[in-house]
Amino acid sequence: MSEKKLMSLDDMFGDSINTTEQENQTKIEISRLMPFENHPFKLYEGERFENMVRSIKEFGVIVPVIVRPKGYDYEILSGHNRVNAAKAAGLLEVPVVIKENLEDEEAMLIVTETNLMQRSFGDMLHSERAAALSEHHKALSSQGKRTDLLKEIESLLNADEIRDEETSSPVGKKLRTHEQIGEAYNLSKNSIARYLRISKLADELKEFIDSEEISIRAGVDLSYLLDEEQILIADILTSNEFKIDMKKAETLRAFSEGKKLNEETAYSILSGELNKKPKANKPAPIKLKPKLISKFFAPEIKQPEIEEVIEKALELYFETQKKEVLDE
DNA sequence: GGCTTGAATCGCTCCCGTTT
DNA sequence: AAACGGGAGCGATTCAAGCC
Repeated sequence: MSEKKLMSLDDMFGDSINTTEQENQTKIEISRLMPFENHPFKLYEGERFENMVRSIKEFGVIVPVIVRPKGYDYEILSGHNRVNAAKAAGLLEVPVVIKENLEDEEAMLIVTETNLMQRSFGDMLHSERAAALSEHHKALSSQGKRTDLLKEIESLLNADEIRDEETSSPVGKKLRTHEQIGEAYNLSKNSIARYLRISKLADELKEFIDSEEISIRAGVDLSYLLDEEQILIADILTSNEFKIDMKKAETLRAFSEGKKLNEETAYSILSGELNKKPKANKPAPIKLKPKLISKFFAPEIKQPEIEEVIEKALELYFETQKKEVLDE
Protein backbone atom coordinates (compact mmCIF):
# COMPACT_ATOMS: atom_id res chain seq x y z
CA MET A 1 0.00 0.00 0.00
CA SER A 2 2.70 2.42 0.93
CA GLU A 3 4.95 1.90 -2.03
CA LYS A 4 2.43 3.48 -4.34
CA LYS A 5 3.22 6.90 -3.06
CA LEU A 6 6.86 6.44 -3.88
CA MET A 7 6.22 5.87 -7.53
CA SER A 8 6.30 8.82 -9.81
CA LEU A 9 3.48 9.35 -12.25
CA ASP A 10 5.79 8.30 -15.03
CA ASP A 11 6.44 5.02 -13.30
CA MET A 12 2.74 4.42 -13.05
CA PHE A 13 1.51 5.66 -16.33
CA GLY A 14 4.72 5.60 -18.29
CA ASP A 15 4.47 4.50 -21.87
CA SER A 16 0.78 4.10 -22.20
CA ILE A 17 0.49 7.06 -24.50
CA ASN A 18 3.15 8.05 -26.86
CA THR A 19 2.25 11.42 -28.13
CA THR A 20 5.38 13.27 -28.98
CA GLU A 21 6.09 11.42 -32.16
CA GLN A 22 2.58 11.90 -33.47
CA GLU A 23 2.55 15.56 -32.84
CA ASN A 24 3.04 17.94 -35.70
CA GLN A 25 2.53 21.61 -35.88
CA THR A 26 1.44 23.02 -39.18
CA LYS A 27 -1.07 25.38 -40.73
CA ILE A 28 -4.54 24.43 -41.88
CA GLU A 29 -7.29 26.30 -43.67
CA ILE A 30 -9.99 27.46 -41.34
CA SER A 31 -12.65 25.98 -43.60
CA ARG A 32 -11.39 22.52 -42.71
CA LEU A 33 -11.78 22.99 -38.98
CA MET A 34 -14.99 21.78 -37.36
CA PRO A 35 -16.05 22.61 -33.84
CA PHE A 36 -15.93 19.87 -31.23
CA GLU A 37 -19.36 18.36 -30.86
CA ASN A 38 -21.26 19.55 -27.79
CA HIS A 39 -18.32 21.04 -26.07
CA PRO A 40 -19.39 22.38 -22.72
CA PHE A 41 -18.11 25.92 -22.96
CA LYS A 42 -19.85 29.05 -24.05
CA LEU A 43 -18.03 30.88 -26.78
CA TYR A 44 -16.99 34.50 -26.55
CA GLU A 45 -19.46 37.10 -27.62
CA GLY A 46 -19.65 40.85 -27.90
CA GLU A 47 -16.77 42.95 -26.77
CA ARG A 48 -14.66 40.06 -25.64
CA PHE A 49 -14.91 38.54 -29.06
CA GLU A 50 -14.20 41.86 -30.79
CA ASN A 51 -11.07 42.30 -28.70
CA MET A 52 -9.87 38.91 -29.75
CA VAL A 53 -10.50 39.69 -33.41
CA ARG A 54 -8.59 42.93 -33.07
CA SER A 55 -5.69 41.22 -31.39
CA ILE A 56 -5.57 38.58 -34.11
CA LYS A 57 -5.66 41.20 -36.83
CA GLU A 58 -2.66 42.79 -35.21
CA PHE A 59 -0.59 39.82 -34.10
CA GLY A 60 -2.13 36.82 -35.78
CA VAL A 61 -2.90 33.57 -33.98
CA ILE A 62 0.06 32.95 -31.73
CA VAL A 63 -0.90 29.85 -29.75
CA PRO A 64 -1.67 26.96 -32.08
CA VAL A 65 -5.12 25.47 -32.16
CA ILE A 66 -5.25 21.84 -31.07
CA VAL A 67 -7.16 19.58 -33.45
CA ARG A 68 -7.63 15.94 -34.27
CA PRO A 69 -8.33 14.45 -37.67
CA LYS A 70 -11.97 13.83 -38.48
CA GLY A 71 -12.58 12.36 -41.87
CA TYR A 72 -10.91 14.64 -44.35
CA ASP A 73 -11.17 17.58 -41.98
CA TYR A 74 -10.16 18.37 -38.45
CA GLU A 75 -12.05 18.71 -35.22
CA ILE A 76 -11.09 21.55 -32.91
CA LEU A 77 -10.19 20.46 -29.40
CA SER A 78 -8.82 23.71 -28.14
CA GLY A 79 -9.17 27.11 -29.74
CA HIS A 80 -12.78 27.50 -30.82
CA ASN A 81 -12.67 31.17 -29.99
CA ARG A 82 -9.38 31.71 -31.78
CA VAL A 83 -10.70 30.03 -34.89
CA ASN A 84 -13.90 32.06 -34.87
CA ALA A 85 -11.98 35.24 -34.28
CA ALA A 86 -9.44 34.41 -36.95
CA LYS A 87 -12.25 33.83 -39.41
CA ALA A 88 -13.78 37.17 -38.47
CA ALA A 89 -10.37 38.78 -38.83
CA GLY A 90 -10.25 37.51 -42.38
CA LEU A 91 -7.52 34.92 -41.96
CA LEU A 92 -7.69 31.84 -44.14
CA GLU A 93 -5.53 29.53 -42.09
CA VAL A 94 -4.33 29.14 -38.53
CA PRO A 95 -1.46 27.31 -36.86
CA VAL A 96 -2.55 23.95 -35.49
CA VAL A 97 -1.15 21.05 -33.55
CA ILE A 98 -2.64 17.81 -34.81
CA LYS A 99 -3.20 15.08 -32.24
CA GLU A 100 -3.66 11.64 -33.76
CA ASN A 101 -5.30 8.57 -32.30
CA LEU A 102 -7.11 10.08 -29.40
CA GLU A 103 -9.93 8.29 -27.66
CA ASP A 104 -13.07 10.39 -27.40
CA GLU A 105 -12.56 10.69 -23.69
CA GLU A 106 -9.05 11.90 -24.17
CA ALA A 107 -10.24 14.44 -26.67
CA MET A 108 -12.84 15.63 -24.21
CA LEU A 109 -10.18 15.99 -21.57
CA ILE A 110 -8.14 18.21 -23.83
CA VAL A 111 -11.20 20.30 -24.59
CA THR A 112 -11.95 20.92 -20.95
CA GLU A 113 -8.43 21.22 -19.63
CA THR A 114 -7.20 23.66 -22.21
CA ASN A 115 -10.22 25.81 -21.63
CA LEU A 116 -9.50 25.75 -17.96
CA MET A 117 -5.96 26.85 -18.42
CA GLN A 118 -6.73 29.72 -20.67
CA ARG A 119 -9.57 31.13 -18.66
CA SER A 120 -9.59 31.75 -15.00
CA PHE A 121 -11.68 29.21 -13.19
CA GLY A 122 -13.65 31.96 -11.55
CA ASP A 123 -14.83 33.26 -14.92
CA MET A 124 -16.46 30.02 -15.85
CA LEU A 125 -20.11 29.17 -15.58
CA HIS A 126 -21.00 26.62 -12.95
CA SER A 127 -21.81 24.02 -15.54
CA GLU A 128 -18.49 24.64 -17.23
CA ARG A 129 -16.64 24.19 -13.99
CA ALA A 130 -18.61 21.04 -13.34
CA ALA A 131 -17.72 19.65 -16.74
CA ALA A 132 -14.06 20.48 -16.36
CA LEU A 133 -13.81 19.03 -12.88
CA SER A 134 -15.69 15.96 -13.95
CA GLU A 135 -13.28 15.32 -16.81
CA HIS A 136 -10.35 15.89 -14.54
CA HIS A 137 -11.87 13.53 -12.03
CA LYS A 138 -12.37 10.85 -14.64
CA ALA A 139 -8.80 11.23 -15.76
CA LEU A 140 -7.47 10.81 -12.26
CA SER A 141 -9.73 8.03 -11.14
CA SER A 142 -9.33 5.85 -14.16
CA GLN A 143 -5.79 4.99 -13.26
CA GLY A 144 -4.80 4.51 -16.77
CA LYS A 145 -3.31 6.58 -19.36
CA ARG A 146 -4.37 10.10 -19.08
CA THR A 147 -2.50 11.61 -16.21
CA ASP A 148 0.37 12.25 -18.53
CA LEU A 149 -2.05 13.75 -20.98
CA LEU A 150 -2.86 16.40 -18.43
CA LYS A 151 0.80 17.21 -18.14
CA GLU A 152 1.24 17.30 -21.84
CA ILE A 153 -1.62 19.71 -22.35
CA GLU A 154 -0.01 21.87 -19.76
CA SER A 155 3.26 22.05 -21.56
CA LEU A 156 1.57 22.54 -24.90
CA LEU A 157 -0.06 25.69 -23.71
CA ASN A 158 2.60 26.79 -21.30
CA ALA A 159 -0.05 27.29 -18.74
CA ASP A 160 1.37 28.55 -15.55
CA GLU A 161 -1.59 30.03 -13.76
CA ILE A 162 -3.79 27.59 -12.07
CA ARG A 163 -1.79 24.55 -11.60
CA ASP A 164 1.38 25.69 -9.95
CA GLU A 165 0.40 24.25 -6.61
CA GLU A 166 0.04 20.81 -7.98
CA THR A 167 3.50 20.68 -9.38
CA SER A 168 5.08 22.17 -6.33
CA SER A 169 3.31 20.00 -3.83
CA PRO A 170 5.65 17.96 -1.67
CA VAL A 171 6.97 14.78 -3.17
CA GLY A 172 5.12 11.68 -2.17
CA LYS A 173 2.20 13.51 -0.66
CA LYS A 174 -0.73 11.26 -1.23
CA LEU A 175 -4.14 12.74 -1.68
CA ARG A 176 -7.54 11.25 -2.35
CA THR A 177 -8.90 12.00 -5.74
CA HIS A 178 -11.22 14.75 -4.58
CA GLU A 179 -8.56 16.34 -2.47
CA GLN A 180 -6.09 16.17 -5.30
CA ILE A 181 -8.44 17.96 -7.64
CA GLY A 182 -9.45 20.35 -4.92
CA GLU A 183 -5.88 21.29 -4.31
CA ALA A 184 -5.32 21.94 -7.97
CA TYR A 185 -8.31 24.23 -8.23
CA ASN A 186 -8.30 25.61 -4.75
CA LEU A 187 -11.59 24.09 -3.76
CA SER A 188 -12.44 21.87 -0.85
CA LYS A 189 -13.16 18.21 -1.47
CA ASN A 190 -16.78 18.92 -0.60
CA SER A 191 -17.05 21.52 -3.31
CA ILE A 192 -15.47 19.14 -5.79
CA ALA A 193 -18.03 16.54 -4.83
CA ARG A 194 -20.82 19.06 -5.36
CA TYR A 195 -19.56 20.08 -8.77
CA LEU A 196 -19.29 16.44 -9.72
CA ARG A 197 -22.96 16.07 -8.85
CA ILE A 198 -23.77 19.18 -10.88
CA SER A 199 -22.02 17.65 -13.87
CA LYS A 200 -24.55 14.84 -13.73
CA LEU A 201 -27.50 17.19 -13.98
CA ALA A 202 -29.63 17.25 -17.09
CA ASP A 203 -28.58 20.04 -19.43
CA GLU A 204 -31.99 21.62 -19.00
CA LEU A 205 -31.30 22.09 -15.31
CA LYS A 206 -27.68 23.12 -15.76
CA GLU A 207 -28.95 26.24 -17.43
CA PHE A 208 -30.76 27.20 -14.27
CA ILE A 209 -27.59 26.61 -12.30
CA ASP A 210 -25.63 28.83 -14.65
CA SER A 211 -28.14 31.63 -14.39
CA GLU A 212 -28.02 31.13 -10.65
CA GLU A 213 -31.74 30.62 -10.45
CA ILE A 214 -30.90 27.34 -8.76
CA SER A 215 -28.14 27.27 -6.15
CA ILE A 216 -25.36 24.73 -6.29
CA ARG A 217 -26.60 22.97 -3.23
CA ALA A 218 -30.13 22.76 -4.49
CA GLY A 219 -28.66 21.48 -7.74
CA VAL A 220 -26.88 18.73 -5.86
CA ASP A 221 -30.19 17.47 -4.51
CA LEU A 222 -31.78 17.67 -7.94
CA SER A 223 -28.96 15.62 -9.42
CA TYR A 224 -30.33 12.60 -7.59
CA LEU A 225 -33.55 12.76 -9.53
CA LEU A 226 -33.98 10.48 -12.50
CA ASP A 227 -33.27 12.06 -15.87
CA GLU A 228 -36.90 12.25 -16.83
CA GLU A 229 -37.74 13.74 -13.46
CA GLN A 230 -35.09 16.40 -13.95
CA ILE A 231 -36.46 17.28 -17.35
CA LEU A 232 -39.94 17.44 -15.90
CA ILE A 233 -38.72 19.89 -13.26
CA ALA A 234 -36.99 22.01 -15.88
CA ASP A 235 -40.20 22.06 -17.92
CA ILE A 236 -42.29 23.19 -15.00
CA LEU A 237 -39.74 25.85 -14.10
CA THR A 238 -39.62 27.17 -17.64
CA SER A 239 -43.34 27.53 -17.98
CA ASN A 240 -43.94 28.96 -14.51
CA GLU A 241 -42.42 31.59 -12.33
CA PHE A 242 -41.43 29.16 -9.61
CA LYS A 243 -38.13 29.30 -7.80
CA ILE A 244 -36.33 26.34 -6.32
CA ASP A 245 -34.68 26.85 -2.98
CA MET A 246 -32.86 24.20 -1.05
CA LYS A 247 -35.98 23.17 0.80
CA LYS A 248 -37.90 22.48 -2.38
CA ALA A 249 -34.94 20.66 -3.87
CA GLU A 250 -34.70 18.49 -0.79
CA THR A 251 -38.40 17.75 -0.94
CA LEU A 252 -38.18 16.85 -4.61
CA ARG A 253 -35.36 14.49 -3.89
CA ALA A 254 -37.24 12.85 -1.04
CA PHE A 255 -40.26 12.34 -3.28
CA SER A 256 -38.07 10.96 -6.03
CA GLU A 257 -36.48 8.49 -3.63
CA GLY A 258 -39.89 7.42 -2.44
CA LYS A 259 -40.98 6.95 -6.06
CA LYS A 260 -43.65 9.53 -5.47
CA LEU A 261 -42.47 12.18 -7.86
CA ASN A 262 -44.83 12.73 -10.74
CA GLU A 263 -46.11 15.73 -12.63
CA GLU A 264 -48.68 16.55 -9.96
CA THR A 265 -46.44 16.24 -6.92
CA ALA A 266 -43.61 18.01 -8.71
CA TYR A 267 -45.90 20.90 -9.56
CA SER A 268 -47.21 21.28 -6.06
CA ILE A 269 -43.74 21.12 -4.55
CA LEU A 270 -42.44 23.76 -6.92
CA SER A 271 -45.43 26.00 -6.42
CA GLY A 272 -44.91 25.73 -2.69
CA GLU A 273 -48.23 24.08 -1.88
CA LEU A 274 -46.55 20.89 -0.87
CA ASN A 275 -43.64 21.50 1.42
CA LYS A 276 -43.45 18.57 3.73
CA LYS A 277 -41.42 15.60 2.77
CA PRO A 278 -43.10 12.27 2.35
CA LYS A 279 -43.11 10.22 5.49
CA ALA A 280 -39.45 10.13 6.25
CA ASN A 281 -37.96 6.94 7.52
CA LYS A 282 -36.11 8.88 10.11
CA PRO A 283 -37.86 9.52 13.39
CA ALA A 284 -38.41 13.12 14.32
CA PRO A 285 -35.95 14.36 16.92
CA ILE A 286 -37.36 14.61 20.41
CA LYS A 287 -36.53 17.06 23.13
CA LEU A 288 -36.05 16.06 26.72
CA LYS A 289 -37.27 18.31 29.46
CA PRO A 290 -34.42 20.09 31.30
CA LYS A 291 -35.90 18.82 34.51
CA LEU A 292 -35.46 15.25 33.41
CA ILE A 293 -31.87 15.85 32.39
CA SER A 294 -30.91 17.55 35.61
CA LYS A 295 -32.42 14.67 37.51
CA PHE A 296 -29.66 12.35 36.20
CA PHE A 297 -26.83 14.57 34.99
CA ALA A 298 -24.75 17.34 36.48
CA PRO A 299 -24.97 20.60 34.54
CA GLU A 300 -21.40 20.39 33.25
CA ILE A 301 -21.95 17.04 31.50
CA LYS A 302 -21.88 17.52 27.75
CA GLN A 303 -24.43 16.22 25.27
CA PRO A 304 -22.34 13.39 23.74
CA GLU A 305 -21.77 11.91 27.15
CA ILE A 306 -25.42 12.19 28.06
CA GLU A 307 -26.39 10.49 24.81
CA GLU A 308 -23.93 7.71 25.48
CA VAL A 309 -25.37 7.06 28.91
CA ILE A 310 -28.91 7.16 27.59
CA GLU A 311 -28.01 4.68 24.89
CA LYS A 312 -26.43 2.28 27.36
CA ALA A 313 -29.34 2.63 29.69
CA LEU A 314 -31.81 1.87 26.92
CA GLU A 315 -29.85 -1.15 25.77
CA LEU A 316 -29.94 -2.48 29.27
CA TYR A 317 -33.62 -1.72 29.55
CA PHE A 318 -34.61 -3.54 26.39
CA GLU A 319 -32.37 -6.46 27.19
CA THR A 320 -33.98 -7.07 30.57
CA GLN A 321 -37.38 -6.60 29.03
CA LYS A 322 -36.63 -9.27 26.45
CA LYS A 323 -35.52 -11.64 29.19
CA GLU A 324 -38.69 -11.08 31.11
CA VAL A 325 -40.77 -11.94 28.07
CA LEU A 326 -38.78 -15.15 27.55
CA ASP A 327 -39.18 -16.13 31.18
CA GLU A 328 -42.91 -15.92 31.09
C1' DG B 1 -10.04 -20.95 -8.59
C1' DG B 2 -12.93 -19.14 -4.83
C1' DC B 3 -13.55 -17.40 -0.09
C1' DT B 4 -12.71 -14.30 3.80
C1' DT B 5 -10.90 -10.33 5.97
C1' DG B 6 -9.19 -5.86 6.78
C1' DA B 7 -7.61 -1.55 5.00
C1' DA B 8 -8.26 2.12 1.78
C1' DT B 9 -11.22 4.92 -0.56
C1' DC B 10 -15.42 7.16 -1.98
C1' DG B 11 -19.71 9.54 -1.71
C1' DC B 12 -22.26 11.36 1.29
C1' DT B 13 -24.55 13.73 5.51
C1' DC B 14 -24.42 16.50 9.44
C1' DC B 15 -22.93 20.36 11.55
C1' DC B 16 -20.63 24.78 12.08
C1' DG B 17 -19.04 29.49 11.11
C1' DT B 18 -19.06 33.09 7.68
C1' DT B 19 -21.00 35.87 4.22
C1' DT B 20 -24.69 37.99 1.71
C1' DA C 1 -32.81 33.78 6.70
C1' DA C 2 -30.54 31.66 2.96
C1' DA C 3 -26.47 30.22 0.75
C1' DC C 4 -22.10 28.81 1.06
C1' DG C 5 -17.52 26.49 2.04
C1' DG C 6 -15.32 23.54 5.03
C1' DG C 7 -14.43 19.85 8.86
C1' DA C 8 -15.61 15.55 10.83
C1' DG C 9 -17.00 11.31 10.38
C1' DC C 10 -20.13 7.43 8.79
C1' DG C 11 -21.50 3.53 5.86
C1' DA C 12 -20.81 1.17 1.55
C1' DT C 13 -17.79 -0.37 -1.82
C1' DT C 14 -13.46 -1.81 -3.64
C1' DC C 15 -9.23 -4.07 -3.54
C1' DA C 16 -5.46 -6.80 -2.21
C1' DA C 17 -3.54 -10.32 0.74
C1' DG C 18 -3.92 -14.52 2.79
C1' DC C 19 -6.23 -18.72 3.28
C1' DC C 20 -8.57 -23.11 1.94
